Amino acid sequence: MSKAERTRQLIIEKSAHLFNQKGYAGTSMQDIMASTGLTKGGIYGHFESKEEIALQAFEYAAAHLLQLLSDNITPHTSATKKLEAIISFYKTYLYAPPIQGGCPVLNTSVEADDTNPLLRASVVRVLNKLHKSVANIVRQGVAQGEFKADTDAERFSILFVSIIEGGMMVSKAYGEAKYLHTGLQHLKQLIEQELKV
Amino acid sequence: MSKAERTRQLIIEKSAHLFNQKGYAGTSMQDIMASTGLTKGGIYGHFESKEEIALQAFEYAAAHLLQLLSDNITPHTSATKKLEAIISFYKTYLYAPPIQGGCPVLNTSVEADDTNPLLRASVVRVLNKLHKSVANIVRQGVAQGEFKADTDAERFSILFVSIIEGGMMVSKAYGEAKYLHTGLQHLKQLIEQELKV
DNA sequence: CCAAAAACAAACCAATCGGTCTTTTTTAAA
DNA sequence: TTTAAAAAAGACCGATTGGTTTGTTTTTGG
Repeated sequence: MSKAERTRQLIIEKSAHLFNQKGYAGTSMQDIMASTGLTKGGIYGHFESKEEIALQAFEYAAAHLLQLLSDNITPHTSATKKLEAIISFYKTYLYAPPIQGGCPVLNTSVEADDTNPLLRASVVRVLNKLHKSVANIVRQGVAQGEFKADTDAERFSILFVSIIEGGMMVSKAYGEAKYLHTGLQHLKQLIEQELKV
Repeated sequence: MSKAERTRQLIIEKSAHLFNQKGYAGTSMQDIMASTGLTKGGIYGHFESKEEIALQAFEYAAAHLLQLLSDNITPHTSATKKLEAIISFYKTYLYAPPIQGGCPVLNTSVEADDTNPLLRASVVRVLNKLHKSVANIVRQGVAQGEFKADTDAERFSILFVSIIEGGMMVSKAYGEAKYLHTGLQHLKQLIEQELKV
């Protein structure tokens, strides 16, 4: 890894935490300079604009999140266990978020949906991956006779993602995990009552 | 209503739409000047800071939202009908949001939770009202024998709010109402299967 | 209708914004 | 170890930021 690549990665990682906490408009180049220990010359040698940094930072944060999810899912073969792995991953999310500031998909989506088409497009791509990841597990569960044959995988994955993101928002507002936990518990119940044969 | 009160209200209402679309950090005094047709002198005669405007704008938006919800709820006597009135209110939310930019609670919460304690506190107060409003309907339904006696009103109201906010976020990201609609449909199902005697 | 008060416009302020450019320092291949 | 190239520092840029101040206009109660 060259010096340039290392520095570029440092900027992306530090910025990811800043943008996720303070938002795109709320994060200044001064913040990024302070956080990376670099000056403007050092930063703008690697990126051509603040927006490019934000875009890369979000994609890094999202990729990191998806990787962690994947790490928690792959050890299991049962579809139920896989879904439960996602649920238990989010149980500790608020206490130890992989990227400080909560869920980058939630944060970036809310800020970008009316203001930043590029960032919004990136959010949509990540949401698609998230949905597909859950829907594929459900379809796998159906295929191996674990879940009911008439299960609507798309519908379930929409509920899955919505409940987690909604619970995340409420819990972050209150500063208490119990709201997210209620949603997660409901998802477990949904698996038992709606999915399982 | 005095001239001052009218102007103050104009600033609050115009700003509410701006902040709800572009966020606190993303909205400048220039934006508010352009939207109200006033100059800085005119605006700062009524408010002492941008933050005070944002606070008042959010509280106006939230009060407006709660009022609309109340208007939709009160005509009904049955608890089921009241909950369904909330659900159908949100069905058209994305096409005709009372405040442009989506749900002010969602938007403000996500931006303020890590950056603005005053605004966050205001969000929490509104969320409490929202939860109480739903929980009270559920408790009323239990009291009049419409819902099961062992219903957990708190838990249901948490799910209710989380699913709506989560669905709102996903739908706004995609620019398609179907994600929110899936959540709303699930809530209807929950009323039938978990609440009703 | 008039005068005091309130509301507003417009010029002004220092500070900060995102971004550029030149110079110095560091890296890395020969 | 030398040297060319790459990386980073730091001064600099115009524009914009939130906010103030000083006049001028408008409202409003007597």
